Amino acid sequence: MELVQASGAATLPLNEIICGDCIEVMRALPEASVDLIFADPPYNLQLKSELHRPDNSRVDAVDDDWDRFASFEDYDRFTRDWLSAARRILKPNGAIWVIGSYHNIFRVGATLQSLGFWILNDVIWRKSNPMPNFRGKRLTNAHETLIWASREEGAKYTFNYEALKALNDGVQMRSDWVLPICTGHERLKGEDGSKAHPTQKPQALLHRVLVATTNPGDVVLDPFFGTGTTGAVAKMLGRDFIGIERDEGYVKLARRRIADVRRLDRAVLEVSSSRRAEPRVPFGQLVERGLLRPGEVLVSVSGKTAKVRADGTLVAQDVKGSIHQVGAALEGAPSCNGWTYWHFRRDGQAVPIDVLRQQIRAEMN
Amino acid sequence: MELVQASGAATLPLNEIICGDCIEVMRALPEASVDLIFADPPYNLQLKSELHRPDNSRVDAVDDDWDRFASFEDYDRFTRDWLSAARRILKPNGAIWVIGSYHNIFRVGATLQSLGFWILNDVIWRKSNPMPNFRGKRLTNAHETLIWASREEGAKYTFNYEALKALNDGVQMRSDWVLPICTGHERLKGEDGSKAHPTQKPQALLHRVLVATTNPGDVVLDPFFGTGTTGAVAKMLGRDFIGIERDEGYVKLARRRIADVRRLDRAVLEVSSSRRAEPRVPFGQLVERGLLRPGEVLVSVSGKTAKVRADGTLVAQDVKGSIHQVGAALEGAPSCNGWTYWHFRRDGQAVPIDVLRQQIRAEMN
DNA sequence: TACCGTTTTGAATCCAAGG
DNA sequence: TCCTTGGATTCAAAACGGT
Repeated sequence: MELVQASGAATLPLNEIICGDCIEVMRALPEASVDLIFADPPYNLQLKSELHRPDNSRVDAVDDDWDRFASFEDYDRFTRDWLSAARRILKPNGAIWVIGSYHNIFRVGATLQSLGFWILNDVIWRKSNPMPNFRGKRLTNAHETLIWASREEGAKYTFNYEALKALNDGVQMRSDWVLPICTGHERLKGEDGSKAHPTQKPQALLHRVLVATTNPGDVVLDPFFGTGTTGAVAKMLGRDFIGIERDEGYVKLARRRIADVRRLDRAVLEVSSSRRAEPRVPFGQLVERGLLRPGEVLVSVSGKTAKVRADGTLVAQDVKGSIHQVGAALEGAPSCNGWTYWHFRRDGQAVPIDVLRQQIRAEMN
Repeated sequence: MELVQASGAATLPLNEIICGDCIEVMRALPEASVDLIFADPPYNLQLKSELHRPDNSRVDAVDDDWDRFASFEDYDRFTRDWLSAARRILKPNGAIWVIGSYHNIFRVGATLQSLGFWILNDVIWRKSNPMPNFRGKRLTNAHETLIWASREEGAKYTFNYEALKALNDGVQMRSDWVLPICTGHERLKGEDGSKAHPTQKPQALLHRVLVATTNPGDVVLDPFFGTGTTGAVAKMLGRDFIGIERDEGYVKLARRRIADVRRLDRAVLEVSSSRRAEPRVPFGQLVERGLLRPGEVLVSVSGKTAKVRADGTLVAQDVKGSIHQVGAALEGAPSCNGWTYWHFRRDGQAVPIDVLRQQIRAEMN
């Protein structure tokens, strides 16, 4: 790692993963240099014993060393240290996201406030497919909490209101986000087929965070990088990233993963900035959930084409906007139902995008 | 208020509203006397206008961080004080609920943990009809957070799992609850038609809290009683309540409100309970009563067999012991429910031995 | 291939009574 | 208080395997 230029001023290791303790590494970075920090710190779960499912299979719990703290005081000290270091390297108008569960999020939130961060929202990630409570002793722990905070009160933080509104089908985005947990092909596996990292976050979550609170070209730092979800999504969305991770194995995995990610075109990354008519269904969720990729080409029965953008709008030759607007423009029609008008290609077939909407609706009940 | 009996022991002012400061009032109540506390504390952190240190000396607004920290300290002290007083009057197996928003809930949660309370769940009240964000500068704040905690780790808290499962269409209740905010007839109005209390909670929220974590006859205390939603729902559900409220106007309003509430019949208040609550029937009774004969062969679904012995133990090839022990050993499992594992033969059919237990329980009524 | 039933799994502070 | 033992307890989604 080379952080010091000839001039003596420290410089930024953009789009790199630094292996080391995040507090030390952040202290070596230049102050006021980062636009956004996304942090997924250890939760301090304090698990006491093994847990079995009703079918007697064992639950693979988070029992890693990095999640063990001797006491709340220890955890508070750790939290104060890394948050202080994070605050120093944030630009004045920068912001931070921290995700956690009830085990740690209250301590994180209180420390954020005490250090002078200004909480903008707490956001609930409602899991559509959480792990149930096997013993029937509590409520299903079906959510995690994210805190979004600016560096200080009164700062001019970035918030792409219209883009999030577009992602949410034309109505303003709420503080509760329904997203599935990270499974399937997206979940990185070790050589033995087991999960590579115990707490990998879904890309859809980072997608929404980065579209909401950064612009293309911004620098996003993740001090608990893990297998690099933040970096992968940042690269895809045309943001620069800095990853810090203590475990060398995770670093290697993340480097390979991010190398395979393709940066999206600039035109695709542009997000809505003007008020538009309100579509009826959140097409943007198809993009967030990866059912459609930003940059993917949709076709109509009449042969017109358009590209999907990161915020769930479309761009064709001369038009951009919602699926309905672009369809109407291309047909010279007063209106158009984009859900039946647009198709995507799968296995040589043109399939209406409405199929994907139905799929999401089925998942959400 | 009369809290002291002739004997000198303090007694409980059941189904009364006490007008006064909740910390003082709780300190005057007998310790370990309350089953549940529901609290909706104020979160007026007064960050912008608060220009006074804890000792009331004025702060020149030079060091913003220090000023902010000072006022958080004030709020933390207040939180510690009322939570400590609350903890003292809780029964050992009692529990507490606190509701709040991102302004205060992190400080409340951290203090709860530091005082020794043991968090069981954080619950998200997802508002189906939240107030929109008018300025478009943040996400719609569409939820509030509740924390459910037992008095200490390892305590035997009350949780009516089956009742909540029934409330949720037969699948276990999750940590996110979708409920509308309090409006319409339920919302208390002043004489001029304006809302009587700024933060009146919906009865549905209290209904779910009380059904989940209390039983009929339990004592529920609310230290920030307001217009008495907790008392109204408690009375309706056949729980006793104690309300503490500083504002005399709210106290009067709450008294009138609760007087109009009708207590539900006992039969209606019964909720579904789990099998765990049913009387224990030793397997040996099946043999004693002749429902199974010594020497009879039991079979499992997986095809294992074992013989019943006269003392109510089983013997298989290499193992002998209880129905559970032998089942676990044969399956190589850490545990096994012998009641559902083992079957006996009747008319060519394999019938679970649990059927015989249910038969005995029915006779016992 | 397509379909259908089975198996696996996910940041979890996950038992209670009796001796 | 510790130790033993009885016996109660799961939802959604994706992967997997067989026809």
